[in-house]
Amino acid sequence: MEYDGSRRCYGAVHRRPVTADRGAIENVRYYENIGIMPKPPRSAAGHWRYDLELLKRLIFVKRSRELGFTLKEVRALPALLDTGDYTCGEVHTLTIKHLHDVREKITDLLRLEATLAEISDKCADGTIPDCPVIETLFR
Amino acid sequence: MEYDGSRRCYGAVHRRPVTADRGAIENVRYYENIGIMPKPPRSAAGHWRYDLELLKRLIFVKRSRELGFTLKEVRALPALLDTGDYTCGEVHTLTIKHLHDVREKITDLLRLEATLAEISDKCADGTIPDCPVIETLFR
DNA sequence: TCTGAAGCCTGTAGTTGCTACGGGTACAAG
DNA sequence: CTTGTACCCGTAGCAACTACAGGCTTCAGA
Repeated sequence: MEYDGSRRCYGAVHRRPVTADRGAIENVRYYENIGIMPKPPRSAAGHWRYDLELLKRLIFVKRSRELGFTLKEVRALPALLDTGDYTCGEVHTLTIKHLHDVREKITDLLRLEATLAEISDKCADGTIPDCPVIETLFR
Repeated sequence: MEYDGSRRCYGAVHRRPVTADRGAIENVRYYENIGIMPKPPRSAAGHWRYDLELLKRLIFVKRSRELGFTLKEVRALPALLDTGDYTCGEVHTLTIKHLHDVREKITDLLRLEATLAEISDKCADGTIPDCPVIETLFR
């Protein structure tokens, strides 16, 4: 596979050998820049040093995003906690509201699914001259 | 209510009396700018003159967007038609792929819904000191 | 110990699909 | 003819990332 003594084969093809999870790193840096994550202490050379505390916080952010909370909400959640004497009422309200949104989105998508399934069934074999999909889109 | 002879009262408050569907207009202009819609002929003063042809095309775009096709796909659909001897096979393929995406999204959201419902149930009355929602987000 | 590839840092620009704003012109009803 | 509304244009902003350029650091293998 080698065609260049001075470089590895794949080195010549992908000039920037992409780091395994470069995207993930850039994502975390983004969180730091917008203040979602605090900037961690740094090594002498400027490399971030994450400790357990920060890691937990990152998991919190990631998990919240997975559950569909916006970054704005993610920002608000710890703030609610920091008030001290909270009873999780606000958190609950937020969650309920969010659940409601999710359910609405599901309803929309189910309707969408039905429509798509219907129109794609109409030309299942792809041999009909007038395309039912396109027909539908004009209505 | 008048405090300025030269202006109507509400004119001073809402300086720009918002046009009913300005957003819609701006949306169409956006489509024109990015080439999704062709720029229609104009009146002497520069106002757009939409004819039936353009209107049909706009409906097509809007409907496609409603069905969740990306603008890139919307751009591709008429191109497939313009090849002339199509059998709607490509359109069908695109639709199927899209249907698949929609179904995946529904699955995700249903899972999400279950999780949200579960954690919000845990603190339904909002009086528990340790917030189950927050607990969950840390895991 | 040296070397070089892999990995990380910073800052900026691009992505998608709009939406909002400012500043200006056109037009139609009264 | 005035005045309120509609529409024009260009640009900037939104969410939430993602990609890239250019340069420095690290560390495993020779």
